Amino acid sequence: MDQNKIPQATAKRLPLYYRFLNNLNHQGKTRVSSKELSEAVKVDSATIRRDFSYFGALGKKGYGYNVEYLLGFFRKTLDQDEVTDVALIGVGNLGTAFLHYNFMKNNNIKIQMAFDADENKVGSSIGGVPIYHINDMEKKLNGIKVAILTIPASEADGITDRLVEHGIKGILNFTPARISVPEHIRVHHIDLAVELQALVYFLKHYPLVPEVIE
Amino acid sequence: MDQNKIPQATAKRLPLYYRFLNNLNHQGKTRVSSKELSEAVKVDSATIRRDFSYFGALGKKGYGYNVEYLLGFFRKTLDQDEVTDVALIGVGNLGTAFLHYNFMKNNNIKIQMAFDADENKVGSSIGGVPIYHINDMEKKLNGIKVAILTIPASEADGITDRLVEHGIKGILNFTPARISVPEHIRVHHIDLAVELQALVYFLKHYPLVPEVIE
DNA sequence: AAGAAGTCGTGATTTCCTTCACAATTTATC
DNA sequence: GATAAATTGTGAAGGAAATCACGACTTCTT
Repeated sequence: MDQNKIPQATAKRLPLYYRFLNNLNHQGKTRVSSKELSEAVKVDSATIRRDFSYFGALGKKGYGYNVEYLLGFFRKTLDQDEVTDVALIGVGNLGTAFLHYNFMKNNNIKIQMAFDADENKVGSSIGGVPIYHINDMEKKLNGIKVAILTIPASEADGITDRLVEHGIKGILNFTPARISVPEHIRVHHIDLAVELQALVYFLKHYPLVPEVIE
Repeated sequence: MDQNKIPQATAKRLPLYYRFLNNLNHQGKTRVSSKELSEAVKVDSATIRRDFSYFGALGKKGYGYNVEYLLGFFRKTLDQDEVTDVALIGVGNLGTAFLHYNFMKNNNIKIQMAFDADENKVGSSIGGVPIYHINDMEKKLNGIKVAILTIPASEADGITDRLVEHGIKGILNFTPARISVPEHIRVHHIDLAVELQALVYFLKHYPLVPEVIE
């Protein structure tokens, strides 16, 4: 797999590029330069060219990039041709926000099911996603490899263990808990309080620094 | 301001350390080593020691760190003695999740007000935070320097311009739009679809890589 | 009181990522 | 068709962050 050579920082920008290329395509634009793209996604144009270059020479000197070609290329690269199924654990406000989000449009990701402990929610569906009882998780999960964790921190460890036991491969963790998993399982943490506090910290201690931090 | 020397990567971990130290303190622990902390927050112990060392010699060789002392130190460093007021724009599911989150406990951040265009929400309050009409934003904002953007992407540019005009300093943007601001304003983007897709990408292309990515 | 174990703080190294800067090439203009 | 303008792809340089590795010191054990 030669894509092992792609820097992680680049990989994290790919979905962003993909979405903006999609927008351009819908607008009927057929060509785009790294400079234009840079203004749209707020990433330095040299970085964009470098990112693209990991996949080969995708552009043409003096011309830029062909939108349709680039899109097609990324669709393959990002495995957009194959739907990825995801489960959501915890149908609170944050979980509900996810259920309303249409990940199919740009991402080819589908939340297939959700779980909650609240009997009032179990049996209903939100955004077309059925909600099952958390006790039935193992019965229903069946082959799903990715989970979004939007549960209270106190539940994180228990649920994580069950997911790991069941053979989950990746977890997007919105819990403040730093969960423990075997090393073959990938966890991305998104900690809303940390993000907010980090922003506040930067404002106070790094005034007037122009860069946008991811 | 000598804290200009603190690496941004370190600054982003400070809130995390702070919260775990708080937990330890509540549990009655008086002492902690970088190794223990490392296991709890999933950050290499050398990195933790390096992070702390930017603030001086906070620990004792052969002993570790005194929890209470460290906490007190970070409280000052993170400006935890002074409440930071924040406004939330957009009371959808994601916004509501924020309103229920108690940022006072660990972060000394307070969402003072929220705005929405939905007349049904205006006038009510969630989690003790009053909801005003988005049209009244300028009238109410009054001195607030930080905003959380949880609105539809289509509204992002317009609202951002108004916030900038009003003198906002920092924006936590949950919108997929990459908003444009003057360079003295700090924007942190958190793009849920990008995060999810990046996780999926890593799972497919970087199998069995143990590190936890932030 | 001596030796063993534990732990920090940090110089040095390594890894990863970004940015510069420019030759090569294509496209646009007149 | 010749000249000017635009733009890529990339070697090289620069920068930021993570990690190694160990001397120095503290605490624990007997």
